[in-house]
Amino acid sequence: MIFSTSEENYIKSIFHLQQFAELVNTNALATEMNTRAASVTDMLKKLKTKKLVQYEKYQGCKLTEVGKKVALAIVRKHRLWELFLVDKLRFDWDSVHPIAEELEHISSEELVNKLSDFLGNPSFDPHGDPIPDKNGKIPLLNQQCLSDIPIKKIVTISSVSNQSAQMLEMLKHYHIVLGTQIMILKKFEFDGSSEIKVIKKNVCIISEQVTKNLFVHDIQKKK
Amino acid sequence: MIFSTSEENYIKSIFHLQQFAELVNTNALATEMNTRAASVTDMLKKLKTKKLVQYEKYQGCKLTEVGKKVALAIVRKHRLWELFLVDKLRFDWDSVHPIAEELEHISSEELVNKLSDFLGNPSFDPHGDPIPDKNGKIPLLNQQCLSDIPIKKIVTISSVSNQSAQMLEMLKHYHIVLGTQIMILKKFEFDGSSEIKVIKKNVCIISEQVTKNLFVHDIQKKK
DNA sequence: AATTAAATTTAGATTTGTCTAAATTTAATT
DNA sequence: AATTAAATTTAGACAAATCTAAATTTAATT
Ligand SMILES: [Mn+2]
Ligand SMILES: [Mn+2]
Ligand SMILES: [Mn+2]
Ligand SMILES: [Mn+2]
Repeated sequence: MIFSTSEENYIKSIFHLQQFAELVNTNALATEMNTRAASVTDMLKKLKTKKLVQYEKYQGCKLTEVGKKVALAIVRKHRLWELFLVDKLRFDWDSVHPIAEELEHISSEELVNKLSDFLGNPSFDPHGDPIPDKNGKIPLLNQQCLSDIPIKKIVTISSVSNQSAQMLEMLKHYHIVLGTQIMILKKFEFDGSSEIKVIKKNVCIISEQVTKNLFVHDIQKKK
Repeated sequence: MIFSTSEENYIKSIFHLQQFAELVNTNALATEMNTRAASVTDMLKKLKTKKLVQYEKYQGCKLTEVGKKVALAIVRKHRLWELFLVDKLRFDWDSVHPIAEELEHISSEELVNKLSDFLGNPSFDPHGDPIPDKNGKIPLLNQQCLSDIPIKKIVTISSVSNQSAQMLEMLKHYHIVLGTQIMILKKFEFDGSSEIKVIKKNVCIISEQVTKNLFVHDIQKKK
């Protein structure tokens, strides 16, 4: 089965929003897709006839098992291309998303698998997000939110949940990338900000907004 | 300026057909594009308003200077991606065309240039076709058609003008790839076929159809 | 020069994906 | 429970790209 770029983007967005709620409602999808609620309704009807989503009028939608498989295949492509762009073509990690947004719709299955081989069948993308394998299986990673880590413990940055260009730009300024080791020196109760030491680099203060969006794991865990 | 995939494919086809005639007529384009003459007419009107082609009713069309630039940029992308697929992802040279047909429409300029750097700014694609540079300049290559080469002279295969899957499959069977050195042993007047020696490999007989579609240069000329 | 054939264009439809404005349903509030 | 607000869907329109069938223009042939 072949899907249009638009259908694929909807499926991916629904998949993404399902992390936060069992049922995805029309307005949320419209916001995520940067379109209007009416357009979403039209598309949901189509995706329903193609058995990619369950959908009842006014009740929101969720992906079927088939829909989930399709979503995982697109996410796989997206993240493999992102890694290719960063590791091989030397793009910055904060500039690859929009390009991968196009590349993820190239259809050849053989291409994805050969790309994966070429990259050494990696498990994580440049933002620390897991790359589903050929069968849609996502590698587990037991990471914790930086805001839950006690002080004086050295941890490694493993992923960033807010991947806006603004966030990534700020992290770059602090010399924080995936794999960077840091230690929390002090937490300020007043505003929830933390003073951290970037190992071998600077000391700085980051806001609670930032610690809530950074995920870490214990040191010495291979990517 | 941004163009749709369809517009880009038309531009590329017109560029291709202009090699054979000053003016490209509607039916030829329809055949090349695998569509109907009526659709071509519609598109030509649009491309004209965008100043990519010169076009007068019933008179055929040709690319403007801007149109040519656009065409060369697409050809550049197509050939760079083809080389990437063969050299890096280890695709066979006879299977990359349809995939490059999709990849050539990815818009990022930075992507193309970084891809070119990654590949070592190559001048020829896996089929021996020249890759236009950033400015649309095409490297010259003084090659000759194999059918014009005298016997007993060692030459190197440099490009293949008929790139159908069937042709490429047959060449693979004869162990002929770009860079392969061959020598014509004998030409048969009866049907124009030639007996050739593939250096360090086999002796075989190839038809005139094949020799007319193979281009060669003198040995020891770097790719 | 008149006729026929071939090439090309127009007219009118269709599909996909989108939009605005209006109608409907569901949820929240008095 | 009635009213208001918010969310969602429908109706109707539009742009892009395509198609078929009919009309028109150009080229080829008698
Ligand atoms: Mn996308
Ligand atoms: Mn990512
Ligand atoms: Mn193409
Ligand atoms: Mn090629």
